[in-house]
Amino acid sequence: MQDRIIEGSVDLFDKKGFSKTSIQDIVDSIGVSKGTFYYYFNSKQELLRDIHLNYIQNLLDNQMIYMNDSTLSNREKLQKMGYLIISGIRKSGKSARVFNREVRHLEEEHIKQVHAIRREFRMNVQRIIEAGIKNGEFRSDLRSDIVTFGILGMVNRTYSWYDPDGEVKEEELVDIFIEMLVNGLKG
Amino acid sequence: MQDRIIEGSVDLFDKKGFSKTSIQDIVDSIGVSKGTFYYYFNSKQELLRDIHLNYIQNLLDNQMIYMNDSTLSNREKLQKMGYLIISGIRKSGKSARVFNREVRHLEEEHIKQVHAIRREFRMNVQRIIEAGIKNGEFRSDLRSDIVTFGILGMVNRTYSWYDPDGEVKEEELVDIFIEMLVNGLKG
Amino acid sequence: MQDRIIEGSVDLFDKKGFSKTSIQDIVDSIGVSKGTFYYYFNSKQELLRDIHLNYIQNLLDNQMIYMNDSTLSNREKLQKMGYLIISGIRKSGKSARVFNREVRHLEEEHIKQVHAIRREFRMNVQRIIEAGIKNGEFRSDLRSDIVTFGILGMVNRTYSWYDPDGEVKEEELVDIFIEMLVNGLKG
Amino acid sequence: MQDRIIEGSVDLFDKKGFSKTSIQDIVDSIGVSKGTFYYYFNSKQELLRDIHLNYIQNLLDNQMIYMNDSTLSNREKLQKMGYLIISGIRKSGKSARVFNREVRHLEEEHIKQVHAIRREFRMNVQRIIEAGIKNGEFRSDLRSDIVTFGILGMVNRTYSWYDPDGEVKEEELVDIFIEMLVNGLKG
DNA sequence: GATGAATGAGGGTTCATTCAT
DNA sequence: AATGAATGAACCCTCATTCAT
Repeated sequence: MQDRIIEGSVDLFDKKGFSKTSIQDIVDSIGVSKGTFYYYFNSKQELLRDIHLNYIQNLLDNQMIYMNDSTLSNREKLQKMGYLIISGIRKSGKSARVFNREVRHLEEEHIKQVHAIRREFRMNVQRIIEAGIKNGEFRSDLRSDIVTFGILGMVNRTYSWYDPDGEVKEEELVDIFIEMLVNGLKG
Repeated sequence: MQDRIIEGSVDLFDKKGFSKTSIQDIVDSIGVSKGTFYYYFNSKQELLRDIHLNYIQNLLDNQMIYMNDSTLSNREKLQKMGYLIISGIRKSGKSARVFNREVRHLEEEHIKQVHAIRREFRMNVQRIIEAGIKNGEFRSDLRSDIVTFGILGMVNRTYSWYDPDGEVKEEELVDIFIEMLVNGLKG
Repeated sequence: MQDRIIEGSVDLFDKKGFSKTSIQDIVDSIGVSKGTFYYYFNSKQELLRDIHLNYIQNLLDNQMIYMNDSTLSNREKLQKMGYLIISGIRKSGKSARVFNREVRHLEEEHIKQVHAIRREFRMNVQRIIEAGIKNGEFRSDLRSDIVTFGILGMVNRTYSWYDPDGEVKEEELVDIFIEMLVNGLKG
Repeated sequence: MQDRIIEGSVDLFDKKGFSKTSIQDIVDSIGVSKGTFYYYFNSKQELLRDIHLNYIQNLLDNQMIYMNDSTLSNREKLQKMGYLIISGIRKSGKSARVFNREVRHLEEEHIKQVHAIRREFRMNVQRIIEAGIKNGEFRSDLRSDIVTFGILGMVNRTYSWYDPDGEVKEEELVDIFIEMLVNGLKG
C-alpha cells in the first residue's frame, strides 16, 4: 500500500506539483480513503521525504557500482555516471523531476539530509575528475570542483527537456556530452 | 508601488517559494494593506507573470547586444553569453532563481509565453554554435541542438549553487566553463 | 451627474442584481471615478433608497390623477391603475424590476419608508374596490382587502414575464385582466 | 447533516437574503464548522440549487396528483392548485420565499433548469384553463396564456404578504380568489 | 487495516468606503 | 467638482490533519 501511495503521488506531483496536489487527489487516484493515507504516512511532508530518500539512495547505490570498478578509465566512469542519470529518465523520470523540483518543499531538516546525499554524489564525481587529473587523463589547470558542477549541471538539466523516445537515444546523448567535455568543441 | 510589491515578493518567493508565500506575507513585508496589492495586481498569478516577463525580456534584450556584434568570434560570443547569465546572479539572482523555479506555477497561457521567449534565447545560442561550425571554429560532428542544451544546462544550473561572493569570481567561472567546453578536459 | 449615476446603476442592478453590482461597475459604466460617486451619494444604500423613492413617488403621483377623476367608473379606475403599472414596464421596466426585486437590500428604516408608500398605493386601490361595492358596481360578498391583494399580485407579477414588444400589447393585456376580474372566467 | 444545513440556511436566506448570508452564518446557526459545510456541498451555489430543486420538484409532484384526477371539474382543479401553493406557505413558506426571491442568484445553467420546471407547472395550469374552455366551463374569448399568468401571479404573490396565522384561513383565501376569478367581481 | 465525517486555520480575492490632493 | 490610491473587514473556499468507529 505504501508503494501504491508513493507511485500515485509521484505521478501527481510530477503532473501538478507538490503544493497543488492534495491528499484527496492522491487517495482518489488510487481508490482509497484519506484515513488510509494517514495510516501509512504521518504527513504529506513525510511522503515527500520518503520519495526523495528512495530516489537518491537508489542513485547513490548505482553510482557505487561504477566507482569501484578498477577496469574503467576515468572518462569511462564519467560516461557511466552520465548514462546512469540520463537512462534513469525513462524508468523514473517522474521521480527524478519531482526530486529536482520539489526539494524546496521539504522541511529544513529533511532538506539537509537530502543535500548531504546529493553532495556525496557530487563528491564522487569530483573524485573521478581528480583521479583523471592525477593519472594524466585530464588536464590539471581547471578547478575540479567547478568542472564537476559544470558537468552535473549539464547532465541534470536533461530532465527538463530530454524526451527518451525522441530521435536522440540515451547513449548518443551521453556520447555527445562526454565527447564535448573531454575533447572540446574546437574544430 | 508596483515596483515595491515586485521587489518584496521576489524576495519572499526566493526565500520561501511561490506557493508558501501568501499575499499577506508580501504586503506585510512592505508595510501596506492587502487591498493595495489588489489595486496594482489582479491576482497572485499576474504578479508572477510580470516577474517572469520582466526578467526574461531583460535577458533577451542583453543577448541581442552581443548577437549582432560582428567583431566577436563565436567563442567570444559564447563567453559573453555565459557571463551575461552568471553575472546576472549578483544583480538579480533572486529573480533568476524565482524564474527558474516557479515557472510551473504560471497558468498554461503564460507558461507558453515564457517558453517561447526561452526558446528564442536558446535558439540564439544554437545559432552561435552553428556559425562556429560553419567558419571552422567548432567541430562539425556533434549535434548543435544537443550541444546547446548542454551548455545552457551547465550555465543555468549555477543559480542553484554559485555564490558570487565566494572565492571564485564570475569571470573565472565563465572562463573555466568556456575553456572546458571549447578545448576539452583531456590532459 | 446624480441622474447619470442613477441611470447607470439601475441598468446594472437590473442586469446583475444589487449585491453583484459593485461601485466600480457603476462608475466604470458611466466613465467617472469612484470618488465622484461618493461625492454625490453617501453610500450604496443611499443610492438604492433614492432609486426606490424616485420610482414609487412617481407611481403614487400618477395614481392620484385617476383617483380623483369623478368622471370614471370604478371599473375604469381599476383599468387605469392596471395600465399605469403595465405601461410603466416599457418606460421604466428596469426601475420597476429593481424596485420589485431589491427592496430587501434596503436598510430597515428605508424599507419601512418604502413599505409605507406601497401600502398607500394599495389602500388607494382598495378604496376603489370599496367604492365600487358601495355603488353596486362590485359584489359585496368578497373581502375587499383580499381582492385588492389579488389584483395587485396579478398586475405586479407582469414585470417578471411580460414583454411589451411581444405579440400582446399593453392595452390588450390590461383588458384581459380587467375583464376576467370583473366578469369572471365562467362560460 | 445535509438536511440540517439546508434547514438552517433556508431560515437564514429567508431572514437575511442569500447574498447577505455567509457560510459562517449558516454553520454557526447549526453549530458545526465551515469545513463540514464544504464536506457536504461543493459551493454556496450548489446549496441554493439543491434548495430550489427540492422545492419545485415537490410542488410539481403534488400538482400531478390533481391533474390526473378525472372526478374534478376544472374549477375544482384550479381551486386545488391554488390551495396547494397557498397551504404550502405554512409548511414551507421559508423555502417558498427563498425560491421566489433568490432565483437570480443561481448560475445560468441552474436558472434554466429551474425555469424549465416552472414552465412545466405553468403549462399544466394553462391546460386546465383550456380544458375548461373546451367543455364550456370557461369562456373562450380570453387568451388562455395570459389568463394563466394572471392567476399564477395572483396566487404566487401571497408569499409576500399572507400570514397563515392571521384572521383569514387558507381555505377562505383560496375561495375568494377562485370565486373572483370564475364569477367575477361585478355586482 | 481502513474509513470518512468533522475540524479550523489560513489562503486568495472583493469591495464599500475614506481622504489627501 | 473630481480623482484614485489606500484601506481593512469580510467573504468563499481549500486542505492537511484528527479520530471515533
